[in-house]
Amino acid sequence: MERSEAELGFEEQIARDIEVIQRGSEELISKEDLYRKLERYYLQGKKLIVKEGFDPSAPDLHLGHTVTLRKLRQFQDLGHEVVFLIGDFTGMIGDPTGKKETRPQLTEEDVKKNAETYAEQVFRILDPSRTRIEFNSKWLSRLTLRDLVQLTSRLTVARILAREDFNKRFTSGKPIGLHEFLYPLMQGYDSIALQADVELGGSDQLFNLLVGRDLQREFGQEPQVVLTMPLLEGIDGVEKMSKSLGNYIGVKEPPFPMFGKIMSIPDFLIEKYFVLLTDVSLAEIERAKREHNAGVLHPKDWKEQLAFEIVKIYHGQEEAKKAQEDFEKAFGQRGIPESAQDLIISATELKEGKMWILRLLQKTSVPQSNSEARRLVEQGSVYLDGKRIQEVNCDVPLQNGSFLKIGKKAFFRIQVI
RNA sequence: GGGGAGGUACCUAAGUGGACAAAAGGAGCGGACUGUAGAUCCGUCGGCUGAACGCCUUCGUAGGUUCGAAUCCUACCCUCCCCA
Repeated sequence: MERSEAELGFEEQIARDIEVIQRGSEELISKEDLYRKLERYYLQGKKLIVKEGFDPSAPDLHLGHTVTLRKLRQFQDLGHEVVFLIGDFTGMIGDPTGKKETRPQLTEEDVKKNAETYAEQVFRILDPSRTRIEFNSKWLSRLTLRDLVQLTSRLTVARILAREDFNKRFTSGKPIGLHEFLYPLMQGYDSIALQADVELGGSDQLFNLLVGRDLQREFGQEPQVVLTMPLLEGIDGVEKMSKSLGNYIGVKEPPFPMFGKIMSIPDFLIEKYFVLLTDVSLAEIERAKREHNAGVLHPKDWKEQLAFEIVKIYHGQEEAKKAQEDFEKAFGQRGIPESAQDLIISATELKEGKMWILRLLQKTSVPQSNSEARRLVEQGSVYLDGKRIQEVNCDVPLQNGSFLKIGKKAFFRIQVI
């Protein structure tokens, strides 16, 4: 990212920066504002304050979160300061964005605990030396009712009801709590408190971000630049990636399952994932896409490249390579993956070296109940040492290194001790 | 505050005294086919018991009527709509 200032005119630098910032983005409001701010950075050395708020109710980061986090990182690499804002105060309300129902309110304690787990994860992506972590209770809890009334007068009911998610709930007769209307205002107030130059968010955040712009203007500040990123669909290819929908890929996941999950995304998402989640250049992505469309590059191979690139970011080149080889072994050759999870069975649990198949399945905690375990067996998804076990009433011999496969995705290597 | 409608499983939604663990669709899960993709087909889809059509829990909550309740009664909680 080092650039020789002497060689490039600052106009040219700004143009390049904007190009980086715009990669994969959805809306940039406005480019002119951004230009002006960057100009000030290069001429006067005033770093941009780039803000993104995070809801502390979901402390497990997944690739969906990383879309904007990576963008923040890009700002950092361009020299700017990032404020990672934990919405501990707003978290007690719950962002109504995109919600079909009122969210349960979190307790103060929940929020604090979640926020901590959050913070330790983001530095897989952000540069700690250019990151400031803030909690919005710092200023929001001090607002008086008078301040609140003043803030609420800036926004009309019609305008807030025009928002798609509220509108849907309203017209379909779903409840909307009055407090939920406050959310965009508080988020906007955050921008004032932080004097944000840029606020980032998913495209569903557009409304909230724009309110921030308005409020800043009202309070005599230069309005923030609003940058939205597309929402990332989860592995089902339909819904936004989220933990509660179970269609997510966590950044903390080990290489092999991470690789596997990426391989299971629908083909049409490959390009989007490349753009939003990897460092592969746009030119290269474009080229691969052409090859793919021409039928030269098989979608599976392309997707393997994708999986490799992403796993590399979180686990390094070596691990990524291993995961790929393992994947080939497990699915290409239907063999035993190296990274099968160890399942420890104590010898005392065995009767004459055998164990009831359902007990064994319970041990893996893959099935949620015994009935489910039974179903899995009856439906023929259980293999022990390559042999399908379809009889429920069956004791299976176990020894060190026995290999258990449940369904397509769960692999266990058994250790008897 | 007045009037009306309604709360059924993960979601949508049928069911108004027994045959209801509860129709149908979707999601999920599993199998076949594949590339752990998509499409398609089949199966499954509350739980417990080494499993029988046995038991337990579930139709907003708590009681009641009844041999028997998702269904009837009472109270309460919650939501939506109209009026004020």
